[in-house]
Amino acid sequence: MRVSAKADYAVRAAAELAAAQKEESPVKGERLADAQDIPLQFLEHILLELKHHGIVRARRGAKGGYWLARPADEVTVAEIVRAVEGPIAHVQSTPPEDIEYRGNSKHLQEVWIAVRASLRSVLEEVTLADLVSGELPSVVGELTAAPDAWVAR
Amino acid sequence: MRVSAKADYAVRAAAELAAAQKEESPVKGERLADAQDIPLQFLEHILLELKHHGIVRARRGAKGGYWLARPADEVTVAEIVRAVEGPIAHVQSTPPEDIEYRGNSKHLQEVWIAVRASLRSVLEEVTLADLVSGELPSVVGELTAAPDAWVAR
DNA sequence: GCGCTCCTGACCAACGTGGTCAGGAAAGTC
DNA sequence: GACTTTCCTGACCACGTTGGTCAGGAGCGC
Repeated sequence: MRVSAKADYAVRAAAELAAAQKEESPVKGERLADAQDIPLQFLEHILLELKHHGIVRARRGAKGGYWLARPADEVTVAEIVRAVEGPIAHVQSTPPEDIEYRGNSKHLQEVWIAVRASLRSVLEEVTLADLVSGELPSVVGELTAAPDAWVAR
Repeated sequence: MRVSAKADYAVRAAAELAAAQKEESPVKGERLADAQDIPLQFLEHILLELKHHGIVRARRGAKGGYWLARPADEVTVAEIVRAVEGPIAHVQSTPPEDIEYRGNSKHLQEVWIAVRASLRSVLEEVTLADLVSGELPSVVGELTAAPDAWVAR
C-alpha cells in the first residue's frame, strides 16, 4: 500500500507540464528534471511511459520537448498512477473482484473493493489543473481537514 | 498501490481466529492454513509477525495453537495490514507529511495525505468481528454500492 | 550536415515477494 | 524421562520490482 517514487515523479512532472500548457513551445526534459529535482535519465523513461499511454506528447530535436496530450483539467492523477504503476489496489496482482474468499473471510472481498473505491474517489477526482491551481476537489479538503490525517500511525 | 499476498493471508487467518474466539482451546496453524488455503509454513511466519505485534498469542505443544490477543471487535484490518506490510500509503518509504514539494507540485502533498486518510477511513473502521459477521461498517456499504466499484479500469 | 533532444534497450545493485527447508524449543502426554 | 506435538527461528531461494545509470540511435530544426 505504498506510492512508488516513479508514480510520485510522474505526477510531479505532469504538473509542471500542466503549468506550462499556456506556453507555445514544448518543455525540455531537463527543465522538468530541474524544476522537480528528478534524475533526468530516469525521468525520461517515465515520460516515455506516459507518452505510450497517450498522456503526454513529445518532439525531438532543437525546440523539442514534452507537452500534455490533453487539457490539464482532463487528466487525472489516477490515470498517471495507472500508467506507471499499473492497476490500483490489486490483491496479489489480481483484481479484487476476481478473488474467491471462503469460510470466515468471505466478506473480505467487499473490504478490498471498498479500499479500491476509496482510492479512486480521491485519485480520479484530482486533475492536473486542480494540482497546479491548488484548488483541490472538496473530497480532498474533507479528508485533510482532520488534524490526525497529518500524523503517522 | 497494491495489497500483498502476505497482508491478504494475514487478514484471512485473523478472521478465522476471530470466528474461533468462542472456543476454549487455541487453533492450530494447520487448521488455519486448511481453512483459508494458505501454505502452512508461510502462514507460520505471518502468524509470528502478528504475535510480535501483539495481535495474536500462541502456545506450543499438544493442545497448542493460536488465538487473538484481544476481542475480535477491537482488532482492525488496518492494524493487521500495518503489522505485515508496514506503514500505509508511504511515498518512497517516507511518510507524506515529511516530503517537501516545490514548484507546481506543491499541493501534491495534500493529495497523498488524502489518499492515506481515505485508506484509513476504510481499514480502521472494519474490525475482525465485522468481517466474520458480514455486518460491515456503513462506509464500506456506501463505497461498494455503486456498480462501477466492482469493475476494473 | 550538425547539434539538439527524445527514444530505446541493456545493464546494475539492492530490496521485496512468496515462498521452502531444516532444525530447535516449549508444552503436554504416557 | 521419553515422546509427540506444535510453535519458533533463521537460512535459503527464485524471481520480479525499484530506482536508477550508460551507451547509442533516431528524428527534428537550422
